[in-house]
Amino acid sequence: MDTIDHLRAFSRFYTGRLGLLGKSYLGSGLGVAEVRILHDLDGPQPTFARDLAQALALDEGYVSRALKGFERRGWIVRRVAQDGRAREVTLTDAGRAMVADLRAQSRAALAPLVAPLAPAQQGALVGALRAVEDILSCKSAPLVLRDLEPGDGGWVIERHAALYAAEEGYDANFEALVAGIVTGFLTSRDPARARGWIATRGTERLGSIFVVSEAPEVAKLRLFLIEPAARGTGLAQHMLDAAVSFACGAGYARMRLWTHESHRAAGRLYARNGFQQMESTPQRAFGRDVVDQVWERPL
Amino acid sequence: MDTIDHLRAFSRFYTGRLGLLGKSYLGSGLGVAEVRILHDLDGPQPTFARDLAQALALDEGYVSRALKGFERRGWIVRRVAQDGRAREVTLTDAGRAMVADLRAQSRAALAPLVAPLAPAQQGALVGALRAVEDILSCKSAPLVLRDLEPGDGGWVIERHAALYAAEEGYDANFEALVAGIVTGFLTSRDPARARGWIATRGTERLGSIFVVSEAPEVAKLRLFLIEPAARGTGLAQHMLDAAVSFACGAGYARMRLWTHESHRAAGRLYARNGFQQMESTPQRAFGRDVVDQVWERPL
DNA sequence: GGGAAAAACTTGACGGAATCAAGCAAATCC
DNA sequence: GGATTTGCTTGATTCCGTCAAGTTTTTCCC
Repeated sequence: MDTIDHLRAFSRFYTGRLGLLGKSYLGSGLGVAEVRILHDLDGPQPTFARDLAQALALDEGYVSRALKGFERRGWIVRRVAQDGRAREVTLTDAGRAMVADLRAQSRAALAPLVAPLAPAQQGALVGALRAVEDILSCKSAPLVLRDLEPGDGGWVIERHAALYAAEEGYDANFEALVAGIVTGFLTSRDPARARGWIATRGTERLGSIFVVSEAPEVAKLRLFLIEPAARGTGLAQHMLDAAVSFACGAGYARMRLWTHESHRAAGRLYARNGFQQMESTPQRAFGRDVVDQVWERPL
Repeated sequence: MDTIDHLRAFSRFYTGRLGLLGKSYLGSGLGVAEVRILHDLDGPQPTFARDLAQALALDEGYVSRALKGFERRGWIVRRVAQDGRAREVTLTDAGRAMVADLRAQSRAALAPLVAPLAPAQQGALVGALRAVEDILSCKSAPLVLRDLEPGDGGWVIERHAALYAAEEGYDANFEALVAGIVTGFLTSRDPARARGWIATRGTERLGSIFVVSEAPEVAKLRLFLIEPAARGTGLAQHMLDAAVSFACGAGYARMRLWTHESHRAAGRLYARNGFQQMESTPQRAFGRDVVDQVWERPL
């Protein structure tokens, strides 16, 4: 079941669950389309019929008729605009009252659906709804590389442990190792010589990269991780650039890093960036046979 | 803007964005309702007209007419069931082909919406859609208290740091402290004397609690955290029970814990569970003035 | 500047989606 | 064994939504 199927399934669920709410307007003698028009009219500045038809994807003739009905009932006034062809449509007080009434009806219809939900679930619901909207409207936040904030260290540990367990079959000892590294970084670091970054998009964390001091002249790249979902997007290069640039500025002469053979894509990235493989040691660690690699480049 | 308003806004967005897809069926000469019926018919066992009308909230007369049309076009066969009033409706091969065709059309209509999304965003979309469905159908997974898995340690650090920063204004040093505690636990623990639990609902982590050894006879309760969303639900008592029960079984004589004054709800919980406050020390820590408390109870 | 084209809206005509009410046959209830 | 209920069908009706044509004003373009 791919993304499209999920969308289709969701649409079915949603229309089945909320579709019948459209009928709640029957009490007011209005159709769904008319209610949508009224709702769209409820703004500060006047509107034109054309805008309504376009925004709601309705037939112009239908909108015209609906507006005539609204005018007859005293909900709107229409007066010729500068453009003699068009007419400005404005809600009257009675019209606004009507919209408020419809809103109340709609809220009342939705209430029994939301009422049984605990506050936590309501919050989760709002978050999920907004996520769907944001994604479908391609309103993805910009990619940002930022300094560490409270919680980031824990996140770095969590994702290393979870991803290496899933992808490489590492056992629980790996989390202890990473936790030790992060603890050391958080506890005692010289801001001029060591630094960590988190790549984020909106509220979502996509990856991490750290530079620490291994020796006076040697910077060490650590905890370089990218979420599977964000791989293959050039993010890795961007993060590596930031790390290398910082290390240069901090006065290091060389940068060294540890990785292992199974990270092919990472190896290519390092090679592309002037790193050379120095050592390669088969080893038994975290319940798996791995081949450690040490890479190094001048700065 | 409360939950209901968000739902209303989402509905408007969703119908505006995906509503027009309903018209894609025009190519087949079928209406939205008819397509829904056909889709519902596409199952292994035969259906009754009544079930369709009920499941899709359609008028029985309308369903009857639609089925007659399907029969005329050779998409379904109807034959009397045991109950002589009802008729079993079954899709013919031609009918199944039609459904498959409609599915393909619907997928094609959705494709341009999904195509521009990166895999990561598609994954996020599916997750968000499922979350909305699960919440609205009140299909909350059962609450589970489980042992630590890879990544849990990092999560405990992350949530402690993030929540204490948000709620108490603690600075970054607190994360280092928690990270040290977790690292210690992960690195060297005696499974018979120390244990950690994560409370989960589905894939979501709701809280953590740990028991470690402070002295041969003294168990120490640590890293007791509950997500704000899950507070006030009795989860805390459940977790504390598990911890106390484990400590009893592990042969400890007393249980001790450290907390601070501002956690009023926690204090009440401890008092209810036989803990007595032993010490209370005003202190400056993590950039804030706090009042440390030590509580203890016999086991 | 004047005719052609386009834009903003209105109106007429129409198909058909959806609903209400009544009707029919079989099953179930007392 | 009659009354009621159930599952379905049919007829009548409403009105949503669409297509096409018409009116008036504006804009375009030579």
